[in-house]
Amino acid sequence: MITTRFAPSPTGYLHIGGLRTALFSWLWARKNGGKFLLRIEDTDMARNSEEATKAIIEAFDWVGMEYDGEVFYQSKRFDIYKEYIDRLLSEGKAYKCYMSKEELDALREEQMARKERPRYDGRYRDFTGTPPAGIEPVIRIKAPIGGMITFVDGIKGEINIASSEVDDFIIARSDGTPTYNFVVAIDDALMGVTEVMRGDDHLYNTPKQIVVYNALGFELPRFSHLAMINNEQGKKLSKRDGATDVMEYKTAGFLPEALLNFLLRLGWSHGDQEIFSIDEMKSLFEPSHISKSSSCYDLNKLLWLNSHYIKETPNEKLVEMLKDFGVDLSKDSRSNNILHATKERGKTLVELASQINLIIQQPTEYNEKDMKKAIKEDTVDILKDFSKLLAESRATLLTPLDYHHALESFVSQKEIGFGRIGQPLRVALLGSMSGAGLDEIMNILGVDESVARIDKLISII
RNA sequence: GACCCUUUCAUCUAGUGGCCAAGGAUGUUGCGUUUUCAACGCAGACACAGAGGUUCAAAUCCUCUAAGGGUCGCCA
Repeated sequence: MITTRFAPSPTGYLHIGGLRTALFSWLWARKNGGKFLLRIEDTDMARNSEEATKAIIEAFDWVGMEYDGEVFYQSKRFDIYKEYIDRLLSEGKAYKCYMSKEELDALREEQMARKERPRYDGRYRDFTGTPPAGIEPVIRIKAPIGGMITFVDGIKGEINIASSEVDDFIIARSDGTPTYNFVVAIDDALMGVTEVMRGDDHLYNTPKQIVVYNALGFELPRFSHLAMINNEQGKKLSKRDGATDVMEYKTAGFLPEALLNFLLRLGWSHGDQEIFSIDEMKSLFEPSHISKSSSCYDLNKLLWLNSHYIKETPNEKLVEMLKDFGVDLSKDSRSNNILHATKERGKTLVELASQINLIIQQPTEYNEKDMKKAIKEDTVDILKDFSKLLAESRATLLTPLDYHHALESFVSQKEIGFGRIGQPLRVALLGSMSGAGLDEIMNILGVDESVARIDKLISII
């Protein structure tokens, strides 16, 4: 049985990189019919926030990644950790360290000066004397002194780190609360996690956690470290790069499928395939095709995917989603026609909404350049004649094709080029010279509204 | 500074010694289609970081160099 987990710390919103890690873990569990757990790493009481936890769960809901069972909170599991700390203490595998923070800092500086990798020197490892007064000790675990700590990373292959690089790290703070590297190992082992997938930035935590696994006699899971996602300049993604919060994508009008598909292809591949439905992801995902190198965030590709998924989405669903973007077509009998005319011209729901608004709302302003280009001396006359024609043939104008014919016969009767009517008409209907097909637009608007818009333009020429 | 990781078009990537004078996708350029814009279709430009090996044969294996990234907390 495969069990994976996503274990964020609740210090802020869910980051796009975190979502990718979660996605990979989720897919791997689903592909194998295993379990995907969500565990909140909130051992540092000073830093947690409940809102952050909520935000993370909200983001999971939005993208549709469901976790198995209840959410685990490490802050509710302190009793368990305490037991293991006591056990290690009594077995002599951990010890109390009375070094003060000042002493620690001094040691680090010294080591840096000597160009060494700073680490605890083990001075209380075998201490038997009387402890200094007035100091609440921390508890440190005994890491191996010589040799190598080796593990096979699921993505990078064999990793060797000298034991001398791993110091006797703290497993419990002086206030008694346990620390990250200790509780992660315990929880992953206790929860039966078989595949630990996490960011590259955790690579150096792995040997530490292996120390814990070994001290407690737990079986090791497979560790897989995902390379980071960089910004478009190739630097680490930061808040300055704009949308790093998953929920910002919702507000920006992205579809969850598009975001997941984008993230999936960022660092993972299945031959030449670019488009993956959620079901395909679940059946095709395979960690051996995760790439070792870090990748850059590419907004263009996300936009392309998003427009693809907008086109794929059934109208009824789009109508629902558009409500969040200020457009309610649910009671509009023209909704299918409107979406047909606009669906292909929005890369995001925000853009789609504004395209729709262009049609359903009378123009309040007209693009100046287009006005100049479209309006000639005889434009008013042409528009007047055309609006007359519309009014007269009202009874026969029932489909876009009817409007199309009306336009055609108007042009041939008047012996003018199509642009003479087409361009100003477009400005009249939409306020600018780009947008959906004229016949489609007029069909949606109907004769009265079309005429009204033409009259409105005439009045300001 | 020490330790670890990475390196194919601008970007995401295919590629596991001969199928590669390197394939797909995004973006970009041109053309077509269209009443405009978009969408769509077709075509073009663009890459194996560098240097040495190993081999009949290297993008693929080895060594070094360079460039990026990560980690060095009583944070996670």
